[in-house]
Amino acid sequence: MDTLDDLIGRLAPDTLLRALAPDQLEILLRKATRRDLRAGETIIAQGDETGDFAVVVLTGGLKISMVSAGGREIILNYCGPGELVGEIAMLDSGPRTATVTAAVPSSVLILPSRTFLDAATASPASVEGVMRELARRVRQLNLVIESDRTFSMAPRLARALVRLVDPDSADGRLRYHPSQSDLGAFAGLARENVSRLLSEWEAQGIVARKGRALLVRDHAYLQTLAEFGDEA
Amino acid sequence: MDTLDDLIGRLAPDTLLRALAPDQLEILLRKATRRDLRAGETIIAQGDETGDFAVVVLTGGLKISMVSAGGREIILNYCGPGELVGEIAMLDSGPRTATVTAAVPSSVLILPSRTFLDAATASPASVEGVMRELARRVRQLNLVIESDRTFSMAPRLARALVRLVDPDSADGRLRYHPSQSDLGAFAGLARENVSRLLSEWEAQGIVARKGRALLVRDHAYLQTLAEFGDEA
DNA sequence: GCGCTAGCGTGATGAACATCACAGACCGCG
DNA sequence: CGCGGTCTGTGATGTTCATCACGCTAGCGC
Repeated sequence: MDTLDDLIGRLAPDTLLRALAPDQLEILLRKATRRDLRAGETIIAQGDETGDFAVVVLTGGLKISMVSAGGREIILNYCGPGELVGEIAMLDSGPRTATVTAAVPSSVLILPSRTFLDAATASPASVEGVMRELARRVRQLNLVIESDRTFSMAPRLARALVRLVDPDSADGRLRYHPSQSDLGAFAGLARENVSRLLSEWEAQGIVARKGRALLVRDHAYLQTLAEFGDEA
Repeated sequence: MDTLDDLIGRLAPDTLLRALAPDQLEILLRKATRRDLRAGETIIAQGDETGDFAVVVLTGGLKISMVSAGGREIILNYCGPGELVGEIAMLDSGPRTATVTAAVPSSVLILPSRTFLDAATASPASVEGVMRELARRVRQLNLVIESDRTFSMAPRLARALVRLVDPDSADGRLRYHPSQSDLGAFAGLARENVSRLLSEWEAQGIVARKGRALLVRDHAYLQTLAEFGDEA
């Protein structure tokens, strides 16, 4: 079980779990049950009524997506080791609004909602931590809405790429290898335009290609594009 | 102080305050200080670093807006009596990301963050209530993002109107009387197109005009448009 | 009354982007 | 090796919407 201690050591920075006191976190994680997923396997399906658990990624990566009214797939996020997924339905016990599938072979922990709530309410520090973290999420989403409204294609794709770079990799490798269609569904634009933009950026040395894989060369450029749009 | 009891009686349904136990709520509200605002007066400014209080609307209405990277105004929400505003920065003690001004002459209560947190952490029921309410907010925002991405003008304007109708009014009056420019900033489209759409809808009997004021005649139509888009 | 301003209606133009169509390129698998 | 699938590049076309440009109206102060 030393993967568990590993996990606690490098929990993702922006996750709800970080808000819990360390001792409670450890108890919580030891109570959870482990599960392995094949690539493409679904663990949460949009529309499920019984959303009484959340999922912690141990290894691999999950894709969170939903199908829009028009029938198009929208990818909301990719989650890697140390991140918590499905906590919204767990907290408000509503139906699942998105589907979660394994992007690559993965192993996860299943956290029943009661277990999580017990840990979260155990001390005032944990309570305030969880509330703070939830508030941060709301803040983040507000920014996304604002940028979605006003940004054009390029900044949106830039934001998608920035969210996908592997922070541990020096040469700007991505954490996953999405197809251009996936990138489009993630950034909210058509597959053809992903292709056109990437070619352009490759010519300018902003991204590079190594076989299938995409490398982000000029992270700073993409970052400012993602943050301020192309009018800045 | 009977306005206070009034307020407690008809708190807005989707507000964080609802999550608190009634006795704590009353204590909390009695500790808050009251303030009156003239129309157009600003109570919270985007960029303020000391976001250590939230605001409860007693009478009137507040407009929550921000300025986008391109310099355009974006109206995020209108809040009426019984609603809580500014709770995000209060909870995560980050900077203010939006500006709050009085849309009409209003009176509000100022809730210091410490006061709110004490009430929220007082009992496990309150804690779970607040978490549930925050989670609901996140869920709501995810839906907004999804629809913003895929919806065209008409559904977006429909959603704006649905959010503005006065639930207490039988004839579909709005809670405020926004100009077409404001409606555009709220729904994310150009003023001219607001004009065109409203004319079209008026011809179809979906909305009506009484002087300046707008009346929503076919609420159900707008509702389904807002929810499923124009492909349904 | 007269001007003055904020808000409205509506056509013409253009930019941004989705969609369509098709031609390679790559890759596993028999 | 060849063959079918999925992924990719790139032009042509069309839609959707913002933008520009203007004239109109309705208050409102004087």
